[in-house]
Amino acid sequence: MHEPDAEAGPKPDADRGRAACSGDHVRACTVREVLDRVGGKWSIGIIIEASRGPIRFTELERSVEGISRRMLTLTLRNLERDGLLVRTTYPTVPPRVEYVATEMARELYDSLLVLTGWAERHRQAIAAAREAYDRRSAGTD
Amino acid sequence: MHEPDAEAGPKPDADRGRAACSGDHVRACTVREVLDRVGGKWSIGIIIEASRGPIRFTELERSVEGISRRMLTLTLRNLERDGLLVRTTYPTVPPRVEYVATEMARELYDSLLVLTGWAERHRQAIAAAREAYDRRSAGTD
DNA sequence: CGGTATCCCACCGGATACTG
DNA sequence: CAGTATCCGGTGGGATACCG
Repeated sequence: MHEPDAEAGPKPDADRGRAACSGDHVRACTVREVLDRVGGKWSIGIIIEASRGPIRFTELERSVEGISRRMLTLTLRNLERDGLLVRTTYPTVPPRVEYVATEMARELYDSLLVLTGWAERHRQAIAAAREAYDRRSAGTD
Repeated sequence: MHEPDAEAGPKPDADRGRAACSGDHVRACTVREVLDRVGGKWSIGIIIEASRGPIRFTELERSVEGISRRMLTLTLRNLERDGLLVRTTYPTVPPRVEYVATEMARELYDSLLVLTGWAERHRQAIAAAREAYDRRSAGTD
Protein backbone atom coordinates (compact mmCIF):
# COMPACT_ATOMS: atom_id res chain seq x y z
CA MET A 1 0.00 0.00 0.00
CA HIS A 2 2.33 2.59 -1.15
CA GLU A 3 1.92 5.42 -3.45
CA PRO A 4 4.05 4.97 -6.53
CA ASP A 5 7.10 6.81 -5.30
CA ALA A 6 7.05 5.74 -1.69
CA GLU A 7 8.58 2.33 -2.11
CA ALA A 8 11.37 3.75 -4.20
CA GLY A 9 14.31 2.19 -2.38
CA PRO A 10 14.53 -1.53 -3.20
CA LYS A 11 15.99 -1.96 0.24
CA PRO A 12 14.68 -5.19 1.72
CA ASP A 13 14.31 -4.43 5.38
CA ALA A 14 15.14 -7.94 6.34
CA ASP A 15 16.39 -7.51 9.86
CA ARG A 16 14.12 -4.65 10.65
CA GLY A 17 13.27 -4.40 14.28
CA ARG A 18 16.41 -5.72 15.85
CA ALA A 19 18.49 -2.64 16.28
CA ALA A 20 15.67 -0.44 17.48
CA CYS A 21 14.34 -2.98 19.96
CA SER A 22 15.92 -4.13 23.14
CA GLY A 23 14.90 -6.04 26.23
CA ASP A 24 11.15 -6.36 26.74
CA HIS A 25 10.48 -4.22 23.72
CA VAL A 26 11.57 -7.00 21.41
CA ARG A 27 8.15 -8.55 21.82
CA ALA A 28 6.32 -5.35 21.17
CA CYS A 29 8.36 -4.96 18.02
CA THR A 30 7.72 -8.52 16.93
CA VAL A 31 4.01 -8.06 17.34
CA ARG A 32 4.24 -4.87 15.34
CA GLU A 33 5.96 -6.78 12.56
CA VAL A 34 2.90 -8.95 12.20
CA LEU A 35 0.55 -6.03 12.56
CA ASP A 36 2.36 -4.14 9.85
CA ARG A 37 1.79 -7.12 7.61
CA VAL A 38 -1.86 -7.90 8.26
CA GLY A 39 -2.95 -4.66 9.87
CA GLY A 40 -4.25 -3.32 6.58
CA LYS A 41 -7.97 -3.06 6.14
CA TRP A 42 -8.25 -5.91 3.65
CA SER A 43 -5.37 -8.31 4.28
CA ILE A 44 -7.24 -10.69 6.53
CA GLY A 45 -10.25 -10.95 4.31
CA ILE A 46 -8.08 -11.78 1.33
CA ILE A 47 -6.03 -14.33 3.24
CA ILE A 48 -9.18 -16.05 4.38
CA GLU A 49 -10.56 -16.29 0.87
CA ALA A 50 -7.27 -17.45 -0.58
CA SER A 51 -6.87 -20.02 2.19
CA ARG A 52 -9.71 -22.07 0.78
CA GLY A 53 -8.05 -22.65 -2.54
CA PRO A 54 -6.95 -20.76 -5.64
CA ILE A 55 -9.17 -17.80 -6.32
CA ARG A 56 -9.28 -15.36 -9.21
CA PHE A 57 -8.98 -11.58 -9.12
CA THR A 58 -12.62 -10.87 -9.87
CA GLU A 59 -13.78 -13.58 -7.51
CA LEU A 60 -11.86 -11.82 -4.75
CA GLU A 61 -13.31 -8.52 -5.82
CA ARG A 62 -16.76 -9.95 -5.30
CA SER A 63 -16.17 -11.96 -2.14
CA VAL A 64 -14.19 -9.37 -0.24
CA GLU A 65 -17.07 -6.98 0.01
CA GLY A 66 -16.43 -3.30 -0.21
CA ILE A 67 -12.89 -3.50 -1.52
CA SER A 68 -11.87 -1.29 -4.41
CA ARG A 69 -9.91 -2.48 -7.42
CA ARG A 70 -6.96 -0.42 -6.37
CA MET A 71 -6.79 -1.70 -2.80
CA LEU A 72 -7.30 -5.26 -3.96
CA THR A 73 -4.30 -4.99 -6.27
CA LEU A 74 -2.18 -3.21 -3.70
CA THR A 75 -2.97 -5.65 -0.92
CA LEU A 76 -2.44 -8.65 -3.17
CA ARG A 77 0.99 -7.33 -4.16
CA ASN A 78 2.04 -6.82 -0.56
CA LEU A 79 0.83 -10.22 0.53
CA GLU A 80 2.59 -11.80 -2.41
CA ARG A 81 5.77 -9.91 -1.61
CA ASP A 82 5.71 -11.21 1.95
CA GLY A 83 5.29 -14.76 0.71
CA LEU A 84 1.77 -15.07 2.07
CA LEU A 85 0.17 -15.45 -1.33
CA VAL A 86 1.25 -17.15 -4.52
CA ARG A 87 0.19 -15.58 -7.78
CA THR A 88 -0.20 -17.74 -10.85
CA THR A 89 -0.92 -16.38 -14.29
CA TYR A 90 -2.24 -18.46 -17.14
CA PRO A 91 -1.35 -16.98 -20.53
CA THR A 92 -4.82 -17.48 -21.94
CA VAL A 93 -7.13 -15.00 -23.59
CA PRO A 94 -8.68 -13.48 -21.65
CA PRO A 95 -5.98 -13.67 -19.00
CA ARG A 96 -6.51 -15.80 -15.94
CA VAL A 97 -4.75 -15.10 -12.67
CA GLU A 98 -5.14 -17.09 -9.50
CA TYR A 99 -4.07 -16.38 -5.97
CA VAL A 100 -3.66 -18.92 -3.22
CA ALA A 101 -2.51 -18.63 0.36
CA THR A 102 0.76 -20.28 1.31
CA GLU A 103 1.13 -22.62 4.25
CA MET A 104 2.71 -19.75 6.15
CA ALA A 105 -0.39 -17.64 5.60
CA ARG A 106 -2.68 -20.40 6.79
CA GLU A 107 -0.61 -20.69 9.95
CA LEU A 108 -0.95 -16.98 10.39
CA TYR A 109 -4.68 -17.26 10.03
CA ASP A 110 -4.77 -20.00 12.64
CA SER A 111 -2.81 -17.75 14.96
CA LEU A 112 -5.26 -14.96 14.37
CA LEU A 113 -8.08 -17.24 15.45
CA VAL A 114 -6.70 -16.97 18.96
CA LEU A 115 -7.36 -13.26 18.76
CA THR A 116 -10.83 -13.96 17.48
CA GLY A 117 -11.42 -16.00 20.58
CA TRP A 118 -10.24 -13.16 22.78
CA ALA A 119 -12.48 -10.68 20.98
CA GLU A 120 -15.51 -12.90 21.33
CA ARG A 121 -14.91 -13.57 25.00
CA HIS A 122 -14.52 -9.89 25.81
CA ARG A 123 -16.79 -8.18 23.32
CA GLN A 124 -19.42 -7.49 25.93
CA ALA A 125 -16.93 -6.25 28.49
CA ILE A 126 -15.39 -3.87 25.98
CA ALA A 127 -18.73 -2.52 24.92
CA ALA A 128 -19.66 -1.99 28.54
CA ALA A 129 -16.36 -0.29 29.31
CA ARG A 130 -16.85 2.06 26.40
CA GLU A 131 -20.34 2.91 27.41
CA ALA A 132 -19.28 3.60 30.97
CA TYR A 133 -16.33 5.69 29.84
CA ASP A 134 -18.40 7.71 27.43
CA ARG A 135 -21.06 8.32 30.06
CA ARG A 136 -18.46 9.55 32.50
CA SER A 137 -16.93 11.80 29.87
CA ALA A 138 -20.32 13.24 29.08
CA GLY A 139 -20.74 14.16 32.71
CA THR A 140 -17.28 15.71 32.88
CA ASP A 141 -18.01 18.11 30.05
CA MET B 1 -17.97 -1.96 10.78
CA HIS B 2 -20.12 -5.04 10.87
CA GLU B 3 -22.03 -5.10 7.74
CA PRO B 4 -25.17 -6.93 8.68
CA ASP B 5 -25.00 -10.46 7.42
CA ALA B 6 -25.26 -9.50 3.81
CA GLU B 7 -23.09 -12.53 3.20
CA ALA B 8 -26.29 -14.12 2.06
CA GLY B 9 -25.46 -14.65 -1.60
CA PRO B 10 -26.74 -18.05 -2.69
CA LYS B 11 -23.69 -19.61 -4.33
CA PRO B 12 -24.87 -21.51 -7.37
CA ASP B 13 -21.52 -23.06 -8.29
CA ALA B 14 -20.51 -25.56 -5.67
CA ASP B 15 -17.88 -26.80 -8.09
CA ARG B 16 -14.76 -26.19 -6.09
CA GLY B 17 -15.74 -26.79 -2.52
CA ARG B 18 -16.09 -23.07 -2.12
CA ALA B 19 -19.43 -23.51 -0.47
CA ALA B 20 -20.93 -20.48 1.19
CA CYS B 21 -19.61 -20.33 4.73
CA SER B 22 -20.88 -17.15 6.25
CA GLY B 23 -18.61 -17.63 9.22
CA ASP B 24 -15.56 -16.45 7.30
CA HIS B 25 -16.83 -12.99 6.84
CA VAL B 26 -17.66 -12.80 10.52
CA ARG B 27 -14.17 -13.97 11.45
CA ALA B 28 -12.49 -11.40 9.28
CA CYS B 29 -14.64 -8.82 10.96
CA THR B 30 -13.79 -10.07 14.44
CA VAL B 31 -10.09 -9.99 13.74
CA ARG B 32 -10.47 -6.44 12.54
CA GLU B 33 -12.12 -5.54 15.81
CA VAL B 34 -8.98 -6.52 17.66
CA LEU B 35 -6.73 -4.90 15.11
CA ASP B 36 -8.61 -1.65 15.39
CA ARG B 37 -7.95 -1.77 19.10
CA VAL B 38 -4.29 -2.68 19.22
CA GLY B 39 -3.29 -1.89 15.67
CA GLY B 40 -2.07 1.55 16.64
CA LYS B 41 1.62 2.19 16.67
CA TRP B 42 1.97 2.37 20.46
CA SER B 43 -0.83 0.29 21.99
CA ILE B 44 1.13 -2.90 22.40
CA GLY B 45 4.14 -1.23 23.96
CA ILE B 46 1.96 0.50 26.49
CA ILE B 47 0.03 -2.65 27.33
CA ILE B 48 3.26 -4.51 27.90
CA GLU B 49 4.61 -1.87 30.25
CA ALA B 50 1.35 -1.59 32.13
CA SER B 51 1.09 -5.36 32.42
CA ARG B 52 4.00 -5.43 34.83
CA GLY B 53 2.28 -3.28 37.39
CA PRO B 54 1.10 0.28 37.85
CA ILE B 55 3.20 2.76 35.96
CA ARG B 56 3.18 6.54 35.85
CA PHE B 57 2.73 8.81 32.87
CA THR B 58 6.31 9.99 32.70
CA GLU B 59 7.63 6.50 33.28
CA LEU B 60 5.67 5.38 30.24
CA GLU B 61 6.96 8.33 28.31
CA ARG B 62 10.47 7.16 29.01
CA SER B 63 10.03 3.41 28.62
CA VAL B 64 7.98 3.47 25.44
CA GLU B 65 10.76 4.88 23.36
CA GLY B 66 9.97 7.33 20.63
CA ILE B 67 6.43 8.11 21.70
CA SER B 68 5.29 11.69 21.81
CA ARG B 69 3.34 13.23 24.66
CA ARG B 70 0.33 13.58 22.45
CA MET B 71 0.27 9.99 21.25
CA LEU B 72 0.88 8.69 24.74
CA THR B 73 -2.16 10.55 26.00
CA LEU B 74 -4.34 9.55 23.09
CA THR B 75 -3.39 5.90 23.23
CA LEU B 76 -3.84 5.78 26.99
CA ARG B 77 -7.33 7.26 26.64
CA ASN B 78 -8.34 4.74 24.02
CA LEU B 79 -7.00 1.80 25.98
CA GLU B 80 -8.75 3.05 29.08
CA ARG B 81 -11.98 3.51 27.18
CA ASP B 82 -11.82 -0.08 25.96
CA GLY B 83 -11.29 -1.32 29.49
CA LEU B 84 -7.75 -2.46 28.81
CA LEU B 85 -6.17 0.00 31.19
CA VAL B 86 -7.21 1.39 34.55
CA ARG B 87 -6.25 4.96 35.34
CA THR B 88 -5.81 5.99 38.95
CA THR B 89 -5.17 9.55 40.06
CA TYR B 90 -3.80 10.49 43.45
CA PRO B 91 -4.77 14.02 44.48
CA THR B 92 -1.29 14.87 45.67
CA VAL B 93 0.92 17.78 44.79
CA PRO B 94 2.42 17.32 42.35
CA PRO B 95 -0.26 15.08 40.82
CA ARG B 96 0.38 11.38 40.51
CA VAL B 97 -1.37 9.23 37.92
CA GLU B 98 -0.88 5.52 37.48
CA TYR B 99 -1.94 3.17 34.74
CA VAL B 100 -2.22 -0.57 35.01
CA ALA B 101 -3.34 -3.22 32.55
CA THR B 102 -6.55 -5.10 33.29
CA GLU B 103 -6.81 -8.87 33.29
CA MET B 104 -8.49 -8.61 29.91
CA ALA B 105 -5.47 -6.75 28.53
CA ARG B 106 -3.08 -9.36 29.89
CA GLU B 107 -5.12 -12.06 28.19
CA LEU B 108 -4.90 -10.05 25.01
CA TYR B 109 -1.18 -9.84 25.38
CA ASP B 110 -0.96 -13.59 25.87
CA SER B 111 -2.97 -14.06 22.70
CA LEU B 112 -0.62 -11.76 20.87
CA LEU B 113 2.28 -13.94 21.93
CA VAL B 114 0.94 -16.55 19.53
CA LEU B 115 1.49 -14.05 16.78
CA THR B 116 4.97 -13.39 18.07
CA GLY B 117 5.66 -17.06 17.70
CA TRP B 118 4.44 -17.02 14.14
CA ALA B 119 6.57 -14.00 13.32
CA GLU B 120 9.68 -15.56 14.79
CA ARG B 121 9.16 -18.85 13.01
CA HIS B 122 8.68 -17.19 9.64
CA ARG B 123 10.86 -14.11 9.85
CA GLN B 124 13.51 -15.61 7.64
CA ALA B 125 11.03 -16.92 5.11
CA ILE B 126 9.36 -13.53 4.85
CA ALA B 127 12.65 -11.74 4.43
CA ALA B 128 13.63 -14.19 1.72
CA ALA B 129 10.28 -13.81 -0.03
CA ARG B 130 10.66 -10.06 -0.02
CA GLU B 131 14.15 -10.19 -1.34
CA ALA B 132 13.13 -12.55 -4.12
CA TYR B 133 10.10 -10.47 -5.00
CA ASP B 134 12.06 -7.24 -5.09
CA ARG B 135 14.74 -8.80 -7.24
CA ARG B 136 12.14 -10.03 -9.70
CA SER B 137 10.47 -6.65 -9.77
CA ALA B 138 13.77 -4.96 -10.45
CA GLY B 139 14.23 -7.21 -13.45
CA THR B 140 10.71 -6.61 -14.70
CA ASP B 141 11.17 -2.86 -14.78
C1' DC C 1 3.74 16.13 36.95
C1' DG C 2 0.44 15.16 33.70
C1' DG C 3 -1.62 16.54 30.60
C1' DT C 4 -4.25 20.06 26.19
C1' DA C 5 -4.19 22.72 22.16
C1' DT C 6 -2.42 23.54 17.47
C1' DC C 7 -0.23 22.99 13.41
C1' DC C 8 1.26 20.04 9.89
C1' DC C 9 2.21 16.29 6.81
C1' DA C 10 2.68 11.53 5.29
C1' DC C 11 0.07 8.11 3.78
C1' DC C 12 -3.86 4.89 3.68
C1' DG C 13 -7.64 4.04 1.20
C1' DG C 14 -11.95 5.52 -1.92
C1' DA C 15 -13.63 6.79 -6.70
C1' DT C 16 -13.07 6.89 -11.28
C1' DA C 17 -11.04 6.42 -15.80
C1' DC C 18 -8.06 4.08 -18.83
C1' DT C 19 -5.47 -0.31 -20.86
C1' DG C 20 -3.19 -4.81 -22.63
C1' DC D 1 -10.18 -10.34 -17.17
C1' DA D 2 -6.88 -8.21 -14.56
C1' DG D 3 -4.98 -4.85 -13.82
C1' DT D 4 -2.67 0.94 -13.93
C1' DA D 5 -3.00 5.76 -13.45
C1' DT D 6 -4.75 9.84 -11.12
C1' DC D 7 -6.93 12.61 -8.08
C1' DC D 8 -8.51 13.43 -3.51
C1' DG D 9 -10.05 13.40 1.34
C1' DG D 10 -9.70 11.63 6.14
C1' DT D 11 -6.64 10.62 9.76
C1' DG D 12 -2.77 8.64 12.30
C1' DG D 13 0.87 10.49 14.22
C1' DG D 14 5.14 13.91 14.92
C1' DA D 15 6.65 18.58 16.89
C1' DT D 16 5.91 22.21 19.68
C1' DA D 17 3.83 25.36 23.00
C1' DC D 18 0.98 26.17 26.76
C1' DC D 19 -1.69 25.02 31.32
C1' DG D 20 -3.54 23.47 36.28
